[in-house]
Amino acid sequence: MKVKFKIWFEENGGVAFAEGRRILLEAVDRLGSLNAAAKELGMSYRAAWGKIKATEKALGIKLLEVTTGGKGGGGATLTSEAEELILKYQKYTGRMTLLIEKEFKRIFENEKSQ
Amino acid sequence: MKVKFKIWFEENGGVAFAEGRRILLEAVDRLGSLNAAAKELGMSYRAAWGKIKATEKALGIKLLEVTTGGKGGGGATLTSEAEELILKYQKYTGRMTLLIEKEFKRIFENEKSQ
DNA sequence: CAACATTATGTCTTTTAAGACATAATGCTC
DNA sequence: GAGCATTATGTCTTAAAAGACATAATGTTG
Repeated sequence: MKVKFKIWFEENGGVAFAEGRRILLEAVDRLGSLNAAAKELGMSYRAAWGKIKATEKALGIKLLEVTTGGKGGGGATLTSEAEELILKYQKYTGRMTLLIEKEFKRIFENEKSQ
Repeated sequence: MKVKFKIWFEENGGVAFAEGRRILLEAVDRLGSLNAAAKELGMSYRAAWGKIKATEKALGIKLLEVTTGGKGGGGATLTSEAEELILKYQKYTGRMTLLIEKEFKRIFENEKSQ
């Protein structure tokens, strides 16, 4: 038996942020373009863009600084709010992952200490 | 912003146990019948029975001791394995809930200590 | 000013999960 | 043995989520 979990943030009912969006933002940061990030992750541009917009709307912050036209057609970079969000999210979920798995072992796999 | 989470157990790919099944088992325990439990929870008997069977198959244990016929038509009670599972599950998820919410506040709502 | 690679967005389709419907089987009670 | 309230199970339908398709807009570069 294995434990699985999912942690996400909500703001007035809608999903605001979770793992998939973190991965997407990190790819944008690395590649400088939402289109390139979507390609790398094997998802459609439409889907990637939709997730970004949903988070921006839910949290009321801007995640991407975008340009269109010009050399390369344009691109996107993370705002400082996006960077801060990723950083905190990473720290938080990292710690939770450790705790969730440690306590699971303690209660479900170590018969003597339950 | 609020944190939400879901914790469940898996065994060879399939969902083995989670909150909905815990609630269902507790209702069976209280009411002495899977049918009555399903009614109380507003779900169809078919759905309730399917969840029980899925867990039994995934974990390889028997959850319900059932009888058919007789006065009242029959009924169901929890096996000791089911009772133990519920107990451990409660203990585990209770602790995790506290930690997940406490750490969330610490990192996302207390600006000075992040 | 045409080409280009991107962002932007509405809508349609597909996939998946959840639930509903229908029907059989059980076995005590009267 | 008819009635009853339950368990047992296959199949069909519906709802929700995810993804695909199509098309417009932008603005620099050559």
